[in-house]
Amino acid sequence: MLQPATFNNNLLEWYHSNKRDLPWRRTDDPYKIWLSEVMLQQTQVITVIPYFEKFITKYPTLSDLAGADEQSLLKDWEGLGYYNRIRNFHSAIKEVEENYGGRVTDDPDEFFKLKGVGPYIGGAVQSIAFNHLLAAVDGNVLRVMARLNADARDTTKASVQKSVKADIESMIPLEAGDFNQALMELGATICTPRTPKCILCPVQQHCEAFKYNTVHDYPVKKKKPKKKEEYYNVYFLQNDRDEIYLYKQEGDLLKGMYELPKFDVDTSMENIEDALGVELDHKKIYIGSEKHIFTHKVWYMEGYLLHTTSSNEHFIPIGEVQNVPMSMAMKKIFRKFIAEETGGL
DNA sequence: CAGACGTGGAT
DNA sequence: TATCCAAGTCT
Repeated sequence: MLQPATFNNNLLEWYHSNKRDLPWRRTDDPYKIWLSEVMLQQTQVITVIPYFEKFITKYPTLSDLAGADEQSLLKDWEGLGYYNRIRNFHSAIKEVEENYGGRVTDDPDEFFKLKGVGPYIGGAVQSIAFNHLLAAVDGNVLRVMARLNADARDTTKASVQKSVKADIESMIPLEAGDFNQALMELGATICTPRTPKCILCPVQQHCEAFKYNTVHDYPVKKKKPKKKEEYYNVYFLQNDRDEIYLYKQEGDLLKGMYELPKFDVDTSMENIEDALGVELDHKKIYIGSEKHIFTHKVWYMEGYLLHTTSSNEHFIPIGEVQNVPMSMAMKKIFRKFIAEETGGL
């Protein structure tokens, strides 16, 4: 087992002498710290920085974000992915504004009840902003701890993550926020997945895996299932007023984002007309194809241009498309349409 | 618990 | 090309 006192001192000393100047480390505002943690879920620091800067400029206080409308927030979040994060955060922030007087609670039990607050966010925010002695267990920490303890349990299991969280909380020092960040930073910069820099590791002497030269055996993770492939025809329905058909996605995937109408490749024109409530010239012009890879599925899209004389509430002027939130998947295929419009004359 | 949920980068 | 990974949470 680890010798907590020495380990903690070595880790914290390393952290303070190598501390990176990240934007969210310049504030003690719990709202901003919380926002940064939401953005950092499954997302690298380098990706988050510009989004974080944009958000704290546009929504400098909790009340500003509470008062924003969801569509604007989604537009600002566009490209960051996992869009439910901002919808859940907005919901939680509105709850704080209405039921907690706009102050982020420093009561962990209350905080954990808020939407989008799980074991990681709860521990991170409550330790960094309020110095509660709670762990913040992310992918970095799971990897670091698995190697330190030569722990061969499957780290993808929630039960194992819970156990690791408890282990850390049994040895966490009073500087809990710094300690959590130090553990994550160690994983992100030294104890990396592929070629860890053990030679530079401040806690090498405490590492069981290093001792037995088995660092590469950890962490143990269950393999991910293969992505499912989906094939769609994506349609640009353009009418005589230079409007195109666009609708707000209501399913779980990309909820709230706008989408061009897409159908399984074998869907008939008649069925498409019925589904969209439009009449179409049945002559379609091929625009191009795109592939988009999600975490769990792959879209293969074929884009077609179709003319229509119809118009309904789903048609918006082409020039206004840039104002609505759209997924990267749709933007990719949309660019081909724009290229056809401007370059094909 | 297993699967859903974005996007971009590294190997 | 295929796979993994990144400051995870929800259902």
